[in-house]
Amino acid sequence: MFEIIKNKTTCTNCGFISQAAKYLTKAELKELAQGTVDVSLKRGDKLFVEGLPHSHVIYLREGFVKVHMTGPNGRDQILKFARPGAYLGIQSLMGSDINRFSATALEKVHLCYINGNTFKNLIQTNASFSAEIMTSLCKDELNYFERFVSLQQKNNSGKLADALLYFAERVFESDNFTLPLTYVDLAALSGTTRESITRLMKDFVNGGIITVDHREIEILNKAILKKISENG
Amino acid sequence: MFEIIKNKTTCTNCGFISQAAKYLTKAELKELAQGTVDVSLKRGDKLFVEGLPHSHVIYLREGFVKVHMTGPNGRDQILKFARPGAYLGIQSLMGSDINRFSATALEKVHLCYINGNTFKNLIQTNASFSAEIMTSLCKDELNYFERFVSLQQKNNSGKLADALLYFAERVFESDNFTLPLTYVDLAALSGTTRESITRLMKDFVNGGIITVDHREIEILNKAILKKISENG
DNA sequence: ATATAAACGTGACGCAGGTCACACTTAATA
DNA sequence: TATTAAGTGTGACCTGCGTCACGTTTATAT
Repeated sequence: MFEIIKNKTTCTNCGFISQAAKYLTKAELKELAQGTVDVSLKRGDKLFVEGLPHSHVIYLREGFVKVHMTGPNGRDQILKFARPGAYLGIQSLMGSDINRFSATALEKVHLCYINGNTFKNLIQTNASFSAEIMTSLCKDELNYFERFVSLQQKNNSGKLADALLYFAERVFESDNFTLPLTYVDLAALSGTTRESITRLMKDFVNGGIITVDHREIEILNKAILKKISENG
Repeated sequence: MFEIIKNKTTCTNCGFISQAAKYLTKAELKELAQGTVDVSLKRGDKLFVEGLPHSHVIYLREGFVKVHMTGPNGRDQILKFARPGAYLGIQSLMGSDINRFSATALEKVHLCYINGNTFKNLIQTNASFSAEIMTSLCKDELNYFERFVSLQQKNNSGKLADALLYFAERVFESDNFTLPLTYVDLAALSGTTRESITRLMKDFVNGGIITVDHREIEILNKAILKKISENG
């Protein structure tokens, strides 16, 4: 069932305030709090859906989220993942009248739904806040460029190696982690198919590069994985 | 030879001022003019190069520019095109210490090189200017997402059809135009190879969909081209 | 506890498209 | 107008990987 938990918020005393919001005045923080609702969702719940009109920007306080959209052939493609401290949906808010992509929780998440108009107001009045948001948008986009080109040019082994290295180095900072994704997700991330992921994972296991137990992954030979990522 | 033509600029009386710059005060426009150099380049010249430290944001006044980067396998990939009114290099300026992509003129271009610090200053002081820039960044990124997913999922015919339709509908607004790209460029845009482009173009010609004379393209059957784009 | 739906494993098949090699044509430069 | 470089056309080859089909296992819900 659908279970939305609303928490009380006051932004002014937020324990996990964003870099950008640090530039807001007390008055602006109050304004922010007025337009903000604090919510918790569980794995599989959608934060917002592609194609629908948008109303909020989401500040991710806790949890792991996939940002994705449906391609022309109907297959889903993961654009990126979001982690605590990220804002979600800014591009749609500023650049479109509807959501141009979806966001889905991959585990229990704790979110602040910020009213779109409130957010836009702050952008248009506080230049420091705005600049900080812009900086994070730009960094984000630079990552996209890399990913875009990599997915264009690498073969499936390289793409999968990239995905595994991403989780090990960027997300969990450990060679031993629990994949928060299904193989279908992994395929949607890497621009390939579930079947290819299955086969390649088996290859990696047989090659002594990783071990897999359900979703538990351990990277045994990171050097080889990096080599596969590079020339794949 | 290298022939850079510096023109005199004063921003305050610019005949092609950007939407964002309209929000600048007279004083800010003067500051902008101080940090800006007006330059003309010819086809093939690079506006800035991936990997080098950046110093400027470029405002494109006239001409057509490709924005591109080198992939992991050394092949070039076109990220997007820029047309008059666009700012180039903002992502690198705000999100990195070096240029993370290159920009190259595809025809004679007229540019304003804006000092990076000047630009950053304006971003950090004038919220309306900042918001307007952010809006264009967001729109840009949304287009990017579409392209990203399309290139992932379409076959080569679909990708080529997309490219041709892009020029006909977005750039030249005519079914009859001169491609500003080589076939190598078309391949770098579509994420395929020169040879495949050659073969597919021939297919399109044989199918009565287009005619080609050197770089002169005429679209004879746009309906079919759109169908190819959709289910390709 | 049982039903239903996701998620995963695996083999067989086929072809889209990448690679290589070389000839030819057009454009650029001195 | 000669020389070089860049761009294009085309055939032969071959393999990576998508598709289909079906069986099995693991979650999820009632």
